[in-house]
Amino acid sequence: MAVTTPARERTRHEIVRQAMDLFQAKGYNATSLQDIATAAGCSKATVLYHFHGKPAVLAAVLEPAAVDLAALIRTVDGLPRAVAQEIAIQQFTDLAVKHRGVVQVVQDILPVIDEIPEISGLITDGMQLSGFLAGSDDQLERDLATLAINGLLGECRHPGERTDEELRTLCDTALRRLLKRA
Amino acid sequence: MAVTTPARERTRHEIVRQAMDLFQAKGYNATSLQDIATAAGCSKATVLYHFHGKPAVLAAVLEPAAVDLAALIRTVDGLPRAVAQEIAIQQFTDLAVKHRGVVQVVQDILPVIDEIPEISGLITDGMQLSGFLAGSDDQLERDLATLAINGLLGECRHPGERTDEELRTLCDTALRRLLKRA
DNA sequence: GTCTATACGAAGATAGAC
DNA sequence: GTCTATCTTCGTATAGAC
Repeated sequence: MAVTTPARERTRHEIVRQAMDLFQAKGYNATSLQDIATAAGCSKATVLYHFHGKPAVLAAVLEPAAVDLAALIRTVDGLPRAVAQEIAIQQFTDLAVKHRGVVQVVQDILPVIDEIPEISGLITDGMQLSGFLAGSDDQLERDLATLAINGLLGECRHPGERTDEELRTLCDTALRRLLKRA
Repeated sequence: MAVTTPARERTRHEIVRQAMDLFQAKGYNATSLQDIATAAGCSKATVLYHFHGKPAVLAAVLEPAAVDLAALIRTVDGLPRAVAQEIAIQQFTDLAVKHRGVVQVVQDILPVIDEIPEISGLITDGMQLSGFLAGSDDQLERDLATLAINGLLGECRHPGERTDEELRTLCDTALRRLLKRA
């Protein structure tokens, strides 16, 4: 039952892969469907056949990260606050490293994020994550958590200039210094 | 000698003012010259008369902040490292609050920042600022300083939802927690 | 399922009248 | 200095052939 048409999935996957590279390199706004089609070795029309518009391509690019983020939220939801904060820090660091290529794409779309309903779930989860990372209802702590996430979105870039382990150290250090005062 | 043609300066100033509002609201990429012209009450051609291209409009919008940043760099350059760090933290906080509306615009153009030569000076100064804020040559500290700047770029938004004093507290707290471990 | 061809609109930018 | 009109290019999307 897991047998899907190989050709279809192959083309679709290649489009997503190339789109991710282009979104990282030039940003979402500056990347055209033609750019994606050329990189994927197919026509613009083929891209539009698989995805109904550029926002749908973006949603597909972000999907793996969105799935992991949603799982993170489900894991920590309901736990005692201090425990939730610690686990959120650890798992978000994992997520940032695992999806480092995807994460920075989000930064480019922040100003127009509300106009892309395809990814509204990701936004909702992101705001919830801020709450768990903050570890309290204090507004300053919540703002610092959001700041940490924003900062990390930018720092996940430059894939060739930083190893995964270095990125992990950076994420972990930043979150703990900003939020746990340890 | 300070008497310039009133009409010319008035139109030019209005274009910059409206462009800043639009860049903040929708982001640089999503704002067209037509949007700016309509908001400023003139035609697209008039905008192009005053500024040779959209990047030039952006440079004009960022200019006051760029001037203050350059002054900051000149102030701390040559000072002992610990002193430079402390002054950089204080003055950058001042700058972020004073230019809060402008600062967040930068975040939208990060993916394409290298393609806008009109603002190369701003970028150079920003990287220098990271060095002064870090307070050491350690790569992790430098990365944390960059992360702090990136995070603050995003947090300066939502003008109506945070007072200047709250933003000041946020900036100061974030920088000190991330960088000074106090 | 994928392609070519094409329509449509919007963007940045220019020319020339006033 | 500012306008209208126009040019060119580009991005999105559709229609219809294969």
